[in-house]
Amino acid sequence: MNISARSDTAQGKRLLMVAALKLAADSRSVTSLGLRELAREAGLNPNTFYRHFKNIDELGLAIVEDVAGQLRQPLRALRYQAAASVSEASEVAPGGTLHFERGRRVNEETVRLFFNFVAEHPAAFIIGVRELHGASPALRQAVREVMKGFSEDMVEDIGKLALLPGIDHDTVSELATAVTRQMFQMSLDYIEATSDQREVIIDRAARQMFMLFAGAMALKGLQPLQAMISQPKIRKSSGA
Amino acid sequence: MNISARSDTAQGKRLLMVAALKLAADSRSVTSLGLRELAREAGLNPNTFYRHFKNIDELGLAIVEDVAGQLRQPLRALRYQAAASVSEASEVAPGGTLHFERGRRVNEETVRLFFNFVAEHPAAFIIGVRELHGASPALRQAVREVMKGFSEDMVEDIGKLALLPGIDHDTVSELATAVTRQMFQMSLDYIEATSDQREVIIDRAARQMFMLFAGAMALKGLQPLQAMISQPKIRKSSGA
DNA sequence: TACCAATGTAGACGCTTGTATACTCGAGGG
DNA sequence: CCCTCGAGTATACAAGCGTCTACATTGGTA
Repeated sequence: MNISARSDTAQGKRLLMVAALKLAADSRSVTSLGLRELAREAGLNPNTFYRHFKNIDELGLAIVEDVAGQLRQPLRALRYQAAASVSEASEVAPGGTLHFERGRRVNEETVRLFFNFVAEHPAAFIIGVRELHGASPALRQAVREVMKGFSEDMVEDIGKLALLPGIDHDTVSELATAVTRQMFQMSLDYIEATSDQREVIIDRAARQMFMLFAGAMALKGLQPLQAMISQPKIRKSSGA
Repeated sequence: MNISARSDTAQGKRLLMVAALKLAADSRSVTSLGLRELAREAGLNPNTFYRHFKNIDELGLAIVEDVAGQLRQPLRALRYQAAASVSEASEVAPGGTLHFERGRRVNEETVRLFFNFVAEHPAAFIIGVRELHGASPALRQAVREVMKGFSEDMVEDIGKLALLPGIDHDTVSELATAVTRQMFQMSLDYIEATSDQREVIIDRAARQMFMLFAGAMALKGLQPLQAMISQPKIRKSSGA
């Protein structure tokens, strides 16, 4: 993960942010980084820090904002990519496409793409999750805002892709918050897992998220649930 | 939260653990505490630290073990208390008790009792969640083990209280892991929330957990789900 | 009684840290 | 051409840190 190299950002500032990202990811938390430690890593004079930041917290905030800006759209794109790939597949596949099965597959595919994405940007997720529960209130708040943003994106995407038909907005919002939290948390497991374990994690995560969605449907009007139950092959009017 | 005052534990050791618990809870993470800082808070000579611990990580491990030992049984007791209170209530309440409704109420009551418990031991949960994602691998591992233990307790209790009938052991285990994680995470929200917000959090948490359980039932054999659907007043053989 | 191990204290060391003050350099505008 | 200003550097200092070695006190035990 790099820091976006905008031309209006002094290189010293950028170097410090990159150094912080690196050090924070593979050892300590951002808040506990030393100013001189940072400067050393960045190959700069300690005092250069003061040219750009008042303290470490401010550095942390800058990083969180920058990284969040870089992740936001790609994360949304994952969902549309997942939905598209499922649609294509089901055009070829035999039988009619049910909401149930489509939802399940979009969900699973999104989870898979998400973890792929995580593996490409580990530092961002490590720092995010760590600072979400970290020592600095300012950073905690910032990360919380970012995750809230991600969650709202998710609500919008769920609506546009009609993944939870018939579920009211508040419930979807609640689900999105829970899913975002859980997925971020699991992203750390994924990062430090071997590739064998990774498959298990993907599987678990997908099943878990789908349970949430299924539960929401089941507890809602219960009509959507009846629709869910009616599967392509087995079709009973009233079960045992 | 205090450290258990066992007679075989030197008082200096205990004082240091108490000091660490306090400092870690309301400011930084355990790992980033200074040895002298600790000694100052405990009113001891800095060198006393070396008499009992090799380094800060070792102190952290001792705290995690001690606190986990203190929390384990009480956390289990919450569930039995919740189940008991629901049973009593439903003996008085009119109409037959359905699995569905009983599960919902036991769940809600457990969540409520859990958060009460959290409010009584905030330091333990703050440190637990923080170190779960903290900088020290040793502490992360230790906290993970503790939570795994809590999760296994939960699986056993769910079995004994018959809260998820018909769900296979692996699925229950998976659910318990997810629920444990999510509840610990939310415990931090609860701790720093005002009492108005706390009600909302309890509500959300209970609904969220119940969605997971309901989802598990729905996705399982689907027969238990049918049983769930049949509610006391409305009863349809085949829905819309 | 004498010893020993456990516990706690005292003082000193070499290093690192954050921060303040003062200097250098290059680009852009009047 | 000079002046200014943003960006980076050099040097210095007091304070805090972890750790080392040596000493004091205690309770049990041979």
